Amino acid sequence: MELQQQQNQQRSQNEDGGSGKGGFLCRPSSTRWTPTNDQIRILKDLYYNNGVRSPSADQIQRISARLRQYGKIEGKNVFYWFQNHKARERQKKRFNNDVPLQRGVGNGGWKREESIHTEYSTMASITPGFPASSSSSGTISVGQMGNYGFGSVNMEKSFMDCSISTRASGGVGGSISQNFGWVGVDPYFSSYTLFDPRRSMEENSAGEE
Amino acid sequence: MELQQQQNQQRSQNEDGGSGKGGFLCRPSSTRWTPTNDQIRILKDLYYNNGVRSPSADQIQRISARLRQYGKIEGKNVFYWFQNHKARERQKKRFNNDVPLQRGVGNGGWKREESIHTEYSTMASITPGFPASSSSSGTISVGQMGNYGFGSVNMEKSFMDCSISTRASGGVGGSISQNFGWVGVDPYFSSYTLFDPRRSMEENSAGEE
DNA sequence: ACGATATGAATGAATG
DNA sequence: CATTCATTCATATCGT
Repeated sequence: MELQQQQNQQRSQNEDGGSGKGGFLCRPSSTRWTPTNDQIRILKDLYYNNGVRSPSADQIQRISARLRQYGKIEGKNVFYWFQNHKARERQKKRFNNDVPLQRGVGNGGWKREESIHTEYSTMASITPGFPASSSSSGTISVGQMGNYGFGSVNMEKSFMDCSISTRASGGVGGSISQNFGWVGVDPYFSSYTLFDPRRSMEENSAGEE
Repeated sequence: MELQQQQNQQRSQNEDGGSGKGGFLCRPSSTRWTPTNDQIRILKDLYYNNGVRSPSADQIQRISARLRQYGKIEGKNVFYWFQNHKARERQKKRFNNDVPLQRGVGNGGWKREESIHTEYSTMASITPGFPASSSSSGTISVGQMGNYGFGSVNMEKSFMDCSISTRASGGVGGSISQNFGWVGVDPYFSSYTLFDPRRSMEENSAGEE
């Protein structure tokens, strides 16, 4: 049936080339990144063999740097690749398990591919040395978390009507001292905490019909 | 940049609601806010031209009120928009940043030519009529809270936004962004080219060769 | 050529 | 503020 990742054909990095369609500027060429086989192989290796699902910024940099050997690639490509791969995997899996169960459909028409745990074993050696599952990135500890003294925060919000908008962000660059001065006097500082959609959300839960 | 061709992705921002076809499950239609071009344009104006990065609750109210003229919108939408916009800008920069930069790399293969597609709208300044620098109505100065009893700060979310970072909208400070990767312009708006407050927007159109 | 599927890219929403 | 999830758009590719 449908081969999910059957694009085993050489696509030759599509370095612009003709791309007759959509010629706006000089050469918009291929608008989107087309991973080469090597790149895909390595990405999958990282994904399945190394358990990399959501690489961090620094990992993305390294990965893309390494993949650049096999073709043009940018950090965002790696980022999106992992995002998409994970998302689709889960999405598919969910469908597979959540189908309305309509008898007669038989298999429902869902192909059963996935699980590519087959090859990509030989290339495992190309992994230089960023395990992704080991220590690697350390916690940076952003810094000042000692709220000037009053640390323990434990009190349910009750009044958030204090609209003393000290606002400041106005003006170009005038925001440096935005919430700087009153942090000491205002217990509920933090600009948007006042807002915080997480609480004010009016979820429109229209019933199913 | 990667985008510049999908400016027409304006799928109706209506929320429908009817959902004529039933049978399956609740179909909340378009659950998420779909900004209109005007809304995005204004948001970007605030972001780039006015340096608004993290509007306070008060500002969010005004902004959303103003944007409501152009379509349905809620405060949280504005809130999220700014959060996302800022976050992605930084994130993308992080991905593409050649951190290591060891000599000898010889640039590896990163082409960095001109080809800035310098295309600016002729919309110099749209100057919304409310914010930013004018003091319009009497804004209460920060001030008397009388509450110095800091012992129970209600920061249930633990945001600790007291970042004394010297940067912010006006001064940046710290990292001199050297590359912009794919943080380029947007289909909706692109007038911050007027002046470069914090960066020299160069827009490296990822040119493949 | 066209429809279906696969997948890169983008972004709103949400969580930590 | 960083990270992640979910949706959706756009396009490349394959099947018929």
